[in-house]
Amino acid sequence: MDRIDYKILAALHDNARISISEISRMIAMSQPAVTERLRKMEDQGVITGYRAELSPTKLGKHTTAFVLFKSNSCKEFEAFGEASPEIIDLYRTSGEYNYLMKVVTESSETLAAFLDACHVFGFSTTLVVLSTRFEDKSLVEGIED
Amino acid sequence: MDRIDYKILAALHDNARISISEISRMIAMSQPAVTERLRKMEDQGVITGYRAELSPTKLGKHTTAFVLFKSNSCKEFEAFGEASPEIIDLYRTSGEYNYLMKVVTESSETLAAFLDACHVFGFSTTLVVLSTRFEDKSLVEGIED
DNA sequence: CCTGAAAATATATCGCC
DNA sequence: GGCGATATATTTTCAGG
Repeated sequence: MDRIDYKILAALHDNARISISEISRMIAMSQPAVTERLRKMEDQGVITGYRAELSPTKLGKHTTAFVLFKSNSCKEFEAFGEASPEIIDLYRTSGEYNYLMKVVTESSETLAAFLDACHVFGFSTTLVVLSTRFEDKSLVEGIED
Repeated sequence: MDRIDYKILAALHDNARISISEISRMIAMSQPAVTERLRKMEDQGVITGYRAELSPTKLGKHTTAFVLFKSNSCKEFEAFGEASPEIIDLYRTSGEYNYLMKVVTESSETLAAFLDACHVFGFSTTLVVLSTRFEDKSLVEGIED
């Protein structure tokens, strides 16, 4: 993992569908060399996947919320969580609550219905997202030459 | 936006570097037709980008936390937020706190230093992530044939 | 580890239905 | 909207430093 690897990661974080040839031009290295470095980073698990980012709004999902949750039937709650399409992210956390989840629903009504379903497993505090300032800032610094 | 479009989105959410030819084989449609549908969804903003997902741990970032923040100097705080590489996501929220951010740092020590820097702008409650059950579940259902 | 060249794939751009 | 055919790019593979 040297500076060249970080540049490759930065390019792919910015646009995961960029061609390897284009990266190779950007960093002035042959295309097979970039391919090989990339393959190694994938094998090592530095890169965990490539995802298209979709607009919730354009897909009819107009409400995003973070739900803090306290459950004492963790196993059941986690099974419920995996089966719930509304839950996009699920984390175990320290503090008064033991879970935090990001929830995306069509409307505040469907959010309320989802929360009702959750309350079989424990209790919650909900923070509704009013606006997203930014998301998915890169973990790798834009290293300049 | 019909079922075919959803299948294309599902494929790209699962693997953003899949070739269009491979998608066209999966859904039994010609490659130019898939290319055209994809171009339209990009133009309409249904797809907002393509991102490589990186492993924080493999990049030396061992601490993830969600920080609830209350600030009454919002403008200054947001400028600080954009300039802080530790803040991966930043949201405005309803409730007692007006911001929620996802923060990724090398260690709990660097998290503490970051929180100290934040406290110029307001006060915070921090939930440290103990483990990630899942992240980035697809917004589009895996529609079966 | 890297480069360079050649073979195999993939994508962009047609004209046509 | 979608298809097939073709031209251009890209990726894979591999011999050689």
